[in-house]
Amino acid sequence: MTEHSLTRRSPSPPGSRTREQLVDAAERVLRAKGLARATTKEIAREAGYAEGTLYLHFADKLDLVRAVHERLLPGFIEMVSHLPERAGTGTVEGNLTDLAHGALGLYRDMLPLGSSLFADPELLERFRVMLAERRGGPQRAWEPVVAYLRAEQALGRVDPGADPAAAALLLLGACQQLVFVELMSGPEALPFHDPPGPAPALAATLLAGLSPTSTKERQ
Amino acid sequence: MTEHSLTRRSPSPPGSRTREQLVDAAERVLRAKGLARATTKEIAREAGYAEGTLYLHFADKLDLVRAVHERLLPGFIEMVSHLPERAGTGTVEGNLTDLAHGALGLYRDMLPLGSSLFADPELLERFRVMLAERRGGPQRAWEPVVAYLRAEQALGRVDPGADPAAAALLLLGACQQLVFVELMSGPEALPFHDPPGPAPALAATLLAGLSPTSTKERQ
Amino acid sequence: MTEHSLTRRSPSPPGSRTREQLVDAAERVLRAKGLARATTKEIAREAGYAEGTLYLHFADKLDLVRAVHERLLPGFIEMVSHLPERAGTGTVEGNLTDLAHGALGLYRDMLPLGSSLFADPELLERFRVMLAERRGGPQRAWEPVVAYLRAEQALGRVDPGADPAAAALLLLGACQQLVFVELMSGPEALPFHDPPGPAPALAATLLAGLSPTSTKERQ
Amino acid sequence: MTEHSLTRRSPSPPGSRTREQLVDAAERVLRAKGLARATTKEIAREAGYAEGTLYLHFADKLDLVRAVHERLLPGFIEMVSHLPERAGTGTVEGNLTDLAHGALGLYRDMLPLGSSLFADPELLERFRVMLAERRGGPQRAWEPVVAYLRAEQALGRVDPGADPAAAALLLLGACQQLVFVELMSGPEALPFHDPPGPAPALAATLLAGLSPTSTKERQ
DNA sequence: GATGAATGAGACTTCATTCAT
DNA sequence: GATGAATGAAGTCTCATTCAT
Repeated sequence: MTEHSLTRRSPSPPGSRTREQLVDAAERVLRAKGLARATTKEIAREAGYAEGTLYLHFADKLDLVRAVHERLLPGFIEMVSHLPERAGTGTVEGNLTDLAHGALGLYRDMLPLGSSLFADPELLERFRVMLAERRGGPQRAWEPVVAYLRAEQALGRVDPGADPAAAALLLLGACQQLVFVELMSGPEALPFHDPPGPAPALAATLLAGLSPTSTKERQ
Repeated sequence: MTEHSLTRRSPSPPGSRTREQLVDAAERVLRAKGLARATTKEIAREAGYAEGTLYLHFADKLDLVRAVHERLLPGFIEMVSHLPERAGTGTVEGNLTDLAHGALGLYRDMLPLGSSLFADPELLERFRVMLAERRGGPQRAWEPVVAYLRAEQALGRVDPGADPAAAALLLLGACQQLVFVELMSGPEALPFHDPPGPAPALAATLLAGLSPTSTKERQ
Repeated sequence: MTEHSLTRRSPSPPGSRTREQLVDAAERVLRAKGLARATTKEIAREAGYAEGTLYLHFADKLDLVRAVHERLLPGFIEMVSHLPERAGTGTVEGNLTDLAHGALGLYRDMLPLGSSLFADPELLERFRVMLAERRGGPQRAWEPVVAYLRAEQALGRVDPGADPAAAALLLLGACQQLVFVELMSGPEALPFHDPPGPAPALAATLLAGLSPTSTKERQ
Repeated sequence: MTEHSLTRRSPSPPGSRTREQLVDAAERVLRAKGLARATTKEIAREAGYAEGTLYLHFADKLDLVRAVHERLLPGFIEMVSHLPERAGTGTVEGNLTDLAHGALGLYRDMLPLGSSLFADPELLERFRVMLAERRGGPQRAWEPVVAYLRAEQALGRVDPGADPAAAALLLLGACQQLVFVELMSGPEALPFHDPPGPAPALAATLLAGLSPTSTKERQ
């Protein structure tokens, strides 16, 4: 006759085997059908479990969807986590090109899922709560980039007067928007779909800036 | 050129008064409740019509939602349409700051609606078809920016070796991502929320670039 | 975008034709299957409507069940409403016998439905709210009986020292309990199932009392 | 007499410790949540056992519920069992007042549970079968009352012409109905909620009867 | 054009019951 | 005896869509 806690919790600890299979299946179905057309019945079938099993491990459907999004966060941060160590190695342009390349791949993978959050305010709210509890959000991806740029500034390979946060935002934002438009309009509608792709151009442009200078070298 | 395409068409010409009221109402409900929770019943009530009226003007619910998204496109392009005329006036930095400022406002307004497209593949597909017919998509926003930068190159206020497309993508992408993260994590989680906002820093950083140069002037 | 009232209301006014058919059907199904086994699907089928129609006229299943119970109240009160007019006519014993007879019939009809209320606290609570709004409950059935006895007291046909409320409760309560046990154990387990039924014995016993008296006449 | 009936039997003998704990828990949950909202999961949790354990001791959920109702019967009969011994002691009115008092308490305790039987015809049927096997039903409560009244008749303290069965039904029925209405409408809606409560008025009225008599003494 | 009651497929969720451990 | 994850049938309710008025 005792009452439960007020905050709804997933009834299953994160490590459960079945739970992971359900999240896997949910992610596959969400990618294939979209949030609006992903049903609990299909997710359960995809996972090889009965529909009721879903509710042994998640409070409701949104809780499962949230768990899918929760799993995406580490990948986001991991991509850039090793960037600071590369300060001083290779060339700055090469490093930023690699970064842009990685970001493009990541956004292609995550943007369709991530954007669906905006279709349901309650889902978005639950996601926000989870972010707040984990102190980790998309903005966390910027930090290693900023750290890298600061290190290069200390090494003299990046202008000490530059704003690393703005630079990180410019480069990663360009990648995200490119993918966003690519997903909306089809890849053929975009510039930079020639072999090297957009990454080198973005890195080069960010490095050189737009101001006219007699002394700066262009390739 | 009489079009008789196979794709289902709205049963009502775009100019109808009732139709516009329905699209208005749909936009309000979509913003308030999100795609997943916007019902035809509520849209009709918000518009002051009966539920059945909706189907006199639109083939189905997705057709109405698509009409909402269709109406967003002009605003997207309008913001940047006058930018090329400003070439040679004011300062390049001021013009790009203004652009970033406008882009931030626009993305704040449109990203929640636009992102919902990814929640439903069929809606996204219909949107793509509409884009293809109108030859206008989000990427069209870049063109005036590119035109402006080319004009400034011709005037000598932007480096002739710079890549205008990459520059446009960097600036607009930064704005979009900033808003994206703002919506996801709350504005307090972001850098640049001090009075001038992010626009000046983005413009300045894009102009100056990151390469260390003895001759370049910093503010 | 306006919010609704906090108290859930039936979405349909009480006079609707469809609504009445649904309440009729619900009562039939509740009587046949019991509250625990009455499904919305069967009620809708019994009424000749689709399942969804039910929710055009009632907030939810309990709202419909409550409407069934609501309709039972008038019958309860009507049975005894003409009793006071009979004061001074016939014999007191005859009038009380008729009352007991009517009460037995009414309880046989209503007790199975009425008792189900106790199976679901939320249904009971909604029923209580409805009673409070209508200022009429089962106890209202006593009032005409009390009024009748008072009138007979004024006429000298009932002892002026008797307690009319207690007498009403004794007679009606005996009828209710008789039906209650009859429903639980089967009618054969009861006394008084010989031709005249229990009504005469109850009326006579109530009138005569239990105290031994030399002067009182017994039949 | 080894019974091997066709009716499904509980797989556990009545004396088991675990079994008693489960019935205890079931009774608590049934009282708190009502038959419609009492789940096997909650009953098991309340008892401190796993859900599956329940099926080691009971054929199914209804069997457990029936066991709860079965346990209520002794209390019913016990209350009145010592009444016949009181014949000739105290006053008849005092004895009947005590009886009414006890009945009120008992009905308050049992009516919510007992009434739920009507919500499920199958449960009611199983209960009836159990009653038939035990030859004990609610009507068994009348027998000691009748025996008591007969004894008082033999002692000359109750009119030899009175109908003991009808009298028992009147008194116990009044108590049951009072509680029934009390549970439905709230206690404040009732008469007799002044300090002595309804018991004395019921006993006095039953004793004195309603007929006007010059010789009978009233208090 | 407008209405809104009716539809009915299908969504999410619950829960009594089973069974391998 | 006890467990509790898994089951899956069945429940309630929603909502895009239709159509007679």
